[in-house]
Amino acid sequence: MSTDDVPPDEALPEAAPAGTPPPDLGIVDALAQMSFLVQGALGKVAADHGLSVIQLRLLGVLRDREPGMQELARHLGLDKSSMTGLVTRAERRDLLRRTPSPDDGRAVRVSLTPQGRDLARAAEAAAAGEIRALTAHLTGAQRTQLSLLASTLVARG
Amino acid sequence: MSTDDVPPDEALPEAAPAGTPPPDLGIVDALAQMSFLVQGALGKVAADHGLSVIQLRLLGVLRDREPGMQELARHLGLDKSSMTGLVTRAERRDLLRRTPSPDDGRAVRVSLTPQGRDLARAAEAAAAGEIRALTAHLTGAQRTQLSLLASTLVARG
DNA sequence: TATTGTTATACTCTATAACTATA
DNA sequence: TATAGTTATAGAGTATAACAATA
Repeated sequence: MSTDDVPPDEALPEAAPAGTPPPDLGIVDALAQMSFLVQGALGKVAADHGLSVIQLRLLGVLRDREPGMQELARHLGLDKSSMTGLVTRAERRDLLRRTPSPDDGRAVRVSLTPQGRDLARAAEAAAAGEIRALTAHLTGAQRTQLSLLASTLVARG
Repeated sequence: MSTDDVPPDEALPEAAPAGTPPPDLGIVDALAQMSFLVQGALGKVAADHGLSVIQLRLLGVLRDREPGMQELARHLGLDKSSMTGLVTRAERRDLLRRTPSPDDGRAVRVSLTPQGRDLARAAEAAAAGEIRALTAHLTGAQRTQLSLLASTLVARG
């Protein structure tokens, strides 16, 4: 497979006559390249909003939860010690806050500030726009199919 | 859309009775979550081989090219100054080498060492296996469809 | 002057190990 | 003892700005 390519400025293939199918990359390269494309879009959106992809995901997790550090780390696939810095940097920017847990003297609860919520909302809307733009050249039927297949794959279907 | 989730240890949905379709996440979340899934698989494979995802991509690019630093940076979407460190660290591990360009006294050509080539081959084979495993629960027809749709999307089709 | 590449610098992100405080 | 979280430390990855050497 190719872990390369999907460069930001790939030489575009010649505009194909309508109806000419693209080469099938095979499931491996197709998914790998698509993932780089999507991640690139997310990275661009995050940067436009002064965030990294991981910070964007962090805000996303917090939109409907007030988890502790450990739970947050589990959600993002990080070590708890990595969470400390991530949360501290976001807290320094008033995007979220730590509150002592009422139940457990050791624990904290992490929650969005209004600013963090606004930023999360804006960035996620922009991200949705970018991702939709990636599918702009698909027909409606293709988009529907892709959505369903990707959903199935994500659901471990 | 949700930039969260696809956690490494997501609570699995109940095993659906065969034939029950998964919920359609919509094109945005489906593609976002799929991209995290694929990137997670690539990250795991890279780590298993002592590499990061970007190093894996770097070796991938070099499998059929001997580019200069600038061209490499363009392919990976990085600044040329970022390439210096990336290439230096890989060179220190004997995965690649810099050779002075015969044509241009300012330029270098970056090429894989035999070890780098072996590692690239092994890691990419493993990555292909992991990605295929992600699609293990799709039917053959679904996999074929997904491959074609993703190829179309990647081709800006 | 423009281009190729490196260096200096600063920051984010990440993990491991050791620590504190609470349960 | 076990758990929640932080700190100390080290390293990778990234960008910007300034630089050297060559074209």
